[in-house]
Amino acid sequence: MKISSKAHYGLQAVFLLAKKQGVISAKELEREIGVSGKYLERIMRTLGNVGVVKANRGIAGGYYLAKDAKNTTAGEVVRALEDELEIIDCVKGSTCTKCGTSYVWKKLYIGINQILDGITLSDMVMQDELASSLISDCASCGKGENGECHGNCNK
Amino acid sequence: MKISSKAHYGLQAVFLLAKKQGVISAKELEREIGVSGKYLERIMRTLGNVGVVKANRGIAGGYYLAKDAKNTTAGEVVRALEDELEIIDCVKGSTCTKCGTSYVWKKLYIGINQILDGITLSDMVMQDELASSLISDCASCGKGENGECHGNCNK
DNA sequence: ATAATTACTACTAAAATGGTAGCAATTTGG
DNA sequence: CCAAATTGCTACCATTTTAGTAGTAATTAT
Repeated sequence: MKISSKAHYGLQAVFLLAKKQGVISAKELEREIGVSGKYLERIMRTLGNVGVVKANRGIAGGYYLAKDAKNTTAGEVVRALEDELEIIDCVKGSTCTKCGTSYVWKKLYIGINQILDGITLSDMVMQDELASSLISDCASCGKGENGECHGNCNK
Repeated sequence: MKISSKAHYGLQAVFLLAKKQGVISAKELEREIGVSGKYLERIMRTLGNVGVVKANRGIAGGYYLAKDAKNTTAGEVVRALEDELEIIDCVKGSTCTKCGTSYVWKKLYIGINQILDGITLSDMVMQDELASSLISDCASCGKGENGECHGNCNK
């Protein structure tokens, strides 16, 4: 029950695309995200196949959002990159009801998708701006407000 | 983003305990669930360590619910067996807010726990009885009502 | 005593994850 | 036209995780 690095990096990448509202190359993504551009390329290609991003080749090429950030959800991104968001075989196709647990997995599966489909890239950008605005000077880590760190400090 | 077999088997086991309202040995669980009793032993031990089940040793020994089925949730079981229900490091301890995606993971993490904590073993038993009562004679698979299969038939 | 059961630890095969490497195709700019 | 920069695609590989097995010790009912 872990999020894969592919989904994590992929969501980070489309977040950056939504924030910049422009084209970003794999090389730039590598700098921003801190992971191999080759790996990001493959991730972006997967996102291209499901219609989340588009790409331009050649010099000055790169990736950009295929749709408006308001119309792209975290669900689309995560489902494309997380090989099994159908958390368990029971909920694939017609639900298996043999063992008494399918009720739980079905509810969980539906809930997860609802949550992810309820968050757009615009929401993410807004939340990020909100979080940044709250962070100023934490006593122990240099961030936060009124001496209280709002998340980045692990002390 | 898959449910582990440990969580699946464990939830199935406590479901059986809740249904029977009594003691079940690993050997019996092996027959019911169809997986090695030795493996189930270890799963049940983990559930014992978190206070979900108790065990009696010796002849006629076995496992039983430590609390009433109404007071035991799927969340307790799954959290104990799913090594990382904290789906991603970002949401561990103080949330990391560096990359813009933490908003999504945090919401997802909270949502997953809410769903699982909202389902008790009693709920599962009730749902199972409900599902069974609907199943009668499906034309293609021998189950279901009015010739319509309610889940078990894959045709 | 003995048989049946759980408790605990160590080990292992198979699958999934997280990448890397290399070449082909495309595009821009000179 | 040519060179440089970029994505598209495929094959491969090391590490980690998962799913389970095996064996021994401790406990308990009869």
